Amino acid sequence: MKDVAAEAGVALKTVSRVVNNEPGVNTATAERVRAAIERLGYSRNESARVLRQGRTSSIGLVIEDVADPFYSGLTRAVEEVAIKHGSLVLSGSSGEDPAREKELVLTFCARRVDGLIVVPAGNDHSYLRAELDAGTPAVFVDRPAGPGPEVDTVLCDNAGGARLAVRHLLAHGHRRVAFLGDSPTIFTADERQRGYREALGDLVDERLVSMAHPSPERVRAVLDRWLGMDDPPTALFTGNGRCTVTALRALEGRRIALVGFDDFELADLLDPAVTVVAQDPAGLGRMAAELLFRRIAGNGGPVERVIQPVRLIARGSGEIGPGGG
Amino acid sequence: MKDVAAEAGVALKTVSRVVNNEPGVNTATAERVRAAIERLGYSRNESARVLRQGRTSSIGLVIEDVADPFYSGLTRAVEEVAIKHGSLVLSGSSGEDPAREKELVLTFCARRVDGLIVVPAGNDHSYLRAELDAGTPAVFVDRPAGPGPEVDTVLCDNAGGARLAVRHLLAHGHRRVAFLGDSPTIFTADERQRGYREALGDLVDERLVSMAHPSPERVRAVLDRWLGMDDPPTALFTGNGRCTVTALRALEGRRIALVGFDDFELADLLDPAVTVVAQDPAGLGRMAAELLFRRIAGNGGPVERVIQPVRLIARGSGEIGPGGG
DNA sequence: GGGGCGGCTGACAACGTTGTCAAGCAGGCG
DNA sequence: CGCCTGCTTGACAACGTTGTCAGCCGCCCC
Repeated sequence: MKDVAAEAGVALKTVSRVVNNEPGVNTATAERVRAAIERLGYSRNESARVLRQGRTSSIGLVIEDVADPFYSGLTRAVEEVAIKHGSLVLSGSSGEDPAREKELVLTFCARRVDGLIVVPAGNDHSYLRAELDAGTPAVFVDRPAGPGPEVDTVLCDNAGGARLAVRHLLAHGHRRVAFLGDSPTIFTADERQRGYREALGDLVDERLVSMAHPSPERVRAVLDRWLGMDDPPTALFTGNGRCTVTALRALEGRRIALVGFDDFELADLLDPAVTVVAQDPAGLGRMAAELLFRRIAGNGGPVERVIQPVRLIARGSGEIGPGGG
Repeated sequence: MKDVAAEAGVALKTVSRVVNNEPGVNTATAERVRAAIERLGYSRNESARVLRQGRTSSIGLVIEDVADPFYSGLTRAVEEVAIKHGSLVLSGSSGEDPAREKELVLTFCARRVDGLIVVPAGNDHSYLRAELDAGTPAVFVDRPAGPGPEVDTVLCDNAGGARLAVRHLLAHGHRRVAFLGDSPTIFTADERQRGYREALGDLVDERLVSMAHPSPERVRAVLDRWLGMDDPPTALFTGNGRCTVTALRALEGRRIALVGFDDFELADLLDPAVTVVAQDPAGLGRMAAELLFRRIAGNGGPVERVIQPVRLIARGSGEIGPGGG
């Protein structure tokens, strides 16, 4: 900028004014400055600007894994909203590791992001206290924060969706519905289990509830056990996209009613097409980002907790009867 | 940092030394400083550090769309490598819009990223010249840069993969193989078309080549036209994941041999399971990131162009004969 | 005792920008 | 003519950090 000023024969400050489109610069002068900028290929150093102004125009996004379509859809939506607000997105995948989550958040904070959107991996967010007090707003999405800090949260109706799924199966005549969920330490998995139990009531059979990380081996073993029982389940409710897909592979065509939580691409092309409870990852991301930018803009209202609705999409697999027909 | 210095009763510079683990600080002093840091909840302002040192420890990643599994896989791999090098990733989706690509790149440059990884949307990258000259290295991935700047590039073997696919179909007795590709302005689409033509030679029938953005309507129309011909194609080669999936939907179960470029989740569960030419998005991302960090570290060797191999995965749809059997 | 050396500490400038304040200048008006 | 006003411009400090250099102190060796 110094060089530009020299080139154009004006003061530093005048260049600054031109670069920032501040009013009160003579048109001819501004033109001369712009020409100099062009000639020298100058571009403003954002770090210095940030240092001076304290605003980075960037937000941090911590998710579980960008490569998971659920989170990549969410990420894209956050990006869109950020662009609209002139912000950039710094993102990182925690891989379900609380230590890595914390590390990412603190790294983002050291870079003075204007705000944070976090899909928490861990359950202890006391480390956020200092940052929140320092005025960096945060929004939690998909899962709530651990006890302690009060922050805005955007969730989907996990328990309600699970009830929807199970009631759908009950309505089709099933009485023995198994639940294959992810590890119960994950909030969403636990909530869906809760909804499952609520809807099923007395019909719950503990032998038909399995919750752990859905590795292909484990899922295969569980399904084999269930289907080999004297009174096998006639329907299956899978607790997330990964569980659903892994179960479909492990079933190897064995015909059983199935409803999965989370929609996924090609669910409609499988045979039978897969009935799902669909949530809207982009909607979650959009909502979280909009909440965050409202906070950044200075909205000091009470902490918000948004629950997004889910909907059941009947495609075939959930409409199979207990007899397999 | 000033406050910490006051709290600990030392000079600013000493705090800086402690924060950076520089040698030559008395253990007792360092401990006092660390205690003060803890008490005040201090965290270093990275912007100031960047301003002083010129290194941001962050790289910029411009892709087409994070929500596309191909690019999200690539993104995740870039992230992993960046972490290993202590860097953060700033990312943005261009949405196949050259103007947006340029905007993202220039925004990243203004933030003084240490380097860039770009999946180009446009064909004119003259705007990069200034940044490259200024010493910001760039690596292009998936598609090469437009004429002008010489930059490292990581591609997959598009034409070779297409030849592989077509030869596979020829080997199964097909003589009329149609090509459904994305817009020929997209480098990868054009290369795959080239491979298709090379492998098919005299058997190419221009009526069986269709290239444009694969909207469901268009794909449906094209397929209806082809399958209604007097001498319809007996096999279909689709030019990318989006084309394959859209074609599968539009086929609505009509049985025809099919090989698709790009692997996709659940390809193995469809009926018939889909034969594909698979590339490795994570491998592309990893390679590009490693190349970039070598440049950032000062590698001044000649411009590199890496071509990654692809492989054919036979699953069923590509092994259907001309008669449909 | 004096000189030199090594370990530790601090003062100060600099990075590139922007906010504050004041100055220069022309024109209108009393 | 002198004053006021509004437009344009510039000088300077400040943001928080780090590199440079100098200073202080205690110790060893001649």
